Amino acid sequence: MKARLRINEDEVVELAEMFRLMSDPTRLKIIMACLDEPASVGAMAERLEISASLVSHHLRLLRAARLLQADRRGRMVFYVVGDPHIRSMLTDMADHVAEEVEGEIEPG
Amino acid sequence: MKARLRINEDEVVELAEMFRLMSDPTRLKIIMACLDEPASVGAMAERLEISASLVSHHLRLLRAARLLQADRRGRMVFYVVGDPHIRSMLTDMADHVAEEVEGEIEPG
DNA sequence: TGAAGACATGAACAGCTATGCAGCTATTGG
DNA sequence: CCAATAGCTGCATAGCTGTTCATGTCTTCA
Repeated sequence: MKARLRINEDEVVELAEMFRLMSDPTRLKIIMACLDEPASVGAMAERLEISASLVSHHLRLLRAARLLQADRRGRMVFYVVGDPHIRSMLTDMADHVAEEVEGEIEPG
Repeated sequence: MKARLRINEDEVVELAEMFRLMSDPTRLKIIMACLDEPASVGAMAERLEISASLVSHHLRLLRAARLLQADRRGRMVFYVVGDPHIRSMLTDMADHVAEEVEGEIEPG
């Protein structure tokens, strides 16, 4: 099967919107932090070294787009990537970018 | 092996930049038009009903990021998605968005 | 050579967006 | 009730970006 990748206008816009949410480094870091296991707002803020306010601002968008799912536990709210498809795509792309270096390998 | 999807700062930025290029509907349409087979600038402009100038502007970014490869034939220039990984990812995501309609979740 | 076709590019502009600051709500525990 | 903790949100703003218009470059053909 070859060319069944024709998608209509609305679908392109929807897909673009998805990519847009992943197109900001800060936001992408937040998403990646919720890949493996749920992460709280405070934990992300601390780990990424940004304000909790900024994390919340981004989470608002990600929540609205159903890209992350919120789960309140006590006074903390945990976020996780809900869609398995998105999750595997991100894992895949992360690997892709990590392997793509091919020439400059930095120790770390 | 489980959580090896830790990618560093630079890689996140690079990945975000990739997504950024796919985050504009017009630009995404251009990319999708180059998925199966090379497409000329004029052909894309006509098919997408936008000016050739605008197509060129977008192609400039996509070319610079090595997301599309240019191939001049006569006075026409054909563009195609070079990276197989990106191509399959896009095909996959397009399918995902197209199928997503049937299984919609309702916020409870 | 000159003209026309196919792209590329530079400048300018309107609209968008990521971020910081301040104040807000919600939950837990006295 | 009050205080503390964790997170959310409105507003302002500096910086970015997609688009148009005009012009420039490269290629083919007469």
